Amino acid sequence: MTDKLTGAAGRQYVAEAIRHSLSSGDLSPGQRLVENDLAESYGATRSAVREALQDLAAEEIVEIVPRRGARVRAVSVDEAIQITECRSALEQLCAMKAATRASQEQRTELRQIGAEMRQAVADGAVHTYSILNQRLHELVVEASGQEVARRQLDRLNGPMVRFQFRLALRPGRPAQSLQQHLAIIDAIAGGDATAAARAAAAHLEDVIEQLRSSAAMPSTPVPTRV
Amino acid sequence: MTDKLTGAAGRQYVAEAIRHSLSSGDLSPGQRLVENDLAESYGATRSAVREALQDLAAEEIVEIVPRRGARVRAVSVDEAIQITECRSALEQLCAMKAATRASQEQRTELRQIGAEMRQAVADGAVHTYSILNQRLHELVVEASGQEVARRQLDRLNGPMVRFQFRLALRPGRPAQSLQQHLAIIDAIAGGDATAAARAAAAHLEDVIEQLRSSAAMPSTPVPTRV
DNA sequence: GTCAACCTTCTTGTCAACAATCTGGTTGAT
DNA sequence: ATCAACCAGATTGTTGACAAGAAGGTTGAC
Repeated sequence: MTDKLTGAAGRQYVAEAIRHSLSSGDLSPGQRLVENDLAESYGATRSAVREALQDLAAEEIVEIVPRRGARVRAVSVDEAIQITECRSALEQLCAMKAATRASQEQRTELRQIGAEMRQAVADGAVHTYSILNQRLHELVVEASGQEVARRQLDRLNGPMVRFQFRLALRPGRPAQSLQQHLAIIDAIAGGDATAAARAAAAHLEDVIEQLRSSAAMPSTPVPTRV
Repeated sequence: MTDKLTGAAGRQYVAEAIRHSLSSGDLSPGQRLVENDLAESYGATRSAVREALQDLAAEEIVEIVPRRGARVRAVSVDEAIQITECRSALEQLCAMKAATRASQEQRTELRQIGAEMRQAVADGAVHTYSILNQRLHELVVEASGQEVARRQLDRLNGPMVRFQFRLALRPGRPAQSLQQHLAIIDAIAGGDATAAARAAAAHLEDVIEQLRSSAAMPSTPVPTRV
């Protein structure tokens, strides 16, 4: 058990560990990621760490500059907005396709999620709502059959963890987005493609609005060093 | 000069060389890429080749399966269509933004490209047209200021080289797409965002149509081995 | 003739030592 | 006090040898 994690296993493990440290706030943007340190603290070899960092760089979570090592990539509010704009474009596509292509089971599950979301908001269960939110977006993409879009969206979400974190905690946010989510669900489950696209667009337009207003009041003081 | 290409330099060089071999048809989908062979034929070290393959895998041009090596990824017509659908979503976004954000110089260059495209079609200059086409799409994205979308589009285009090749050579194709390109140019240069989005959507809808009909008659017999 | 177990060969994965480079601080001159 | 050159420590990059695993062919039993 004290064995060093080697290659393939270590690579995945280290990447996952770093992703987790990042989303839980243990790592801040701009922070250096020294290969030796990571290797030691995760009990992996340096090769494994190196490859994990390459993977994370491909996901744009980490930035590698030659001969100077890797650091956590800082995402500006402006970039977060651009990312959300792209998400909007792709999710509109998926919502549209899902409205025409979703199976009966998928439509049922959508409505089910809608009901549970309503309940979660009523109960003030923020975390539950967040999980349902994630499942909803996932299910829409799945029902659309757009494998390519799914990959693109995954890549877009990588660098956003930090922001999602900040937005979800705003008081009153779940109640606000609930209506939008229910609109998306209704449109897709009802098979109305254009309404689905419109609903998805409206939802993400609102997220962008939230991001804009968060530019003024950075709830988390971000210790970015150059 | 007979030195082996090492790391950073070799990595880029080898990746570029493979990309080129692929677009020129020297490599067919499904073909195995053996690290040693590549290293020898490009005069690079195996490490450099390995890293280059990782990069290409991130671009989804190549597929790496653990312990079995890398092979050229085969893109099905269905996937090509999905890719184009995503491109459509993102390019609509860019066209829209470009219509409102483009500088005066960019609008002028757009019109210039339009004029040259018209000329190229009149002259039957297929290759010139193809270059202009590329420059047009590039300029639209540039004018949109959507750096994130640009990266996404680059990634989408990676695996498409093979198909672009097949479609561009169809007789009458340039004349057909000319009108669509001119419509995009007019809308953006004229600052009409919704018209720009519509024009981009129409263009890519047509590309999808072309892909669909190419499913029936594969002009290039693709020697895919499992 | 067919099939399964084996064995050889080819290929990828791993590692640890070594080399090259960068960073930050120290020294000495002006 | 300021600045440049320099030096030491830290960190990344590279290499070649070795280990582990897969693919395909061969042998032998039935």
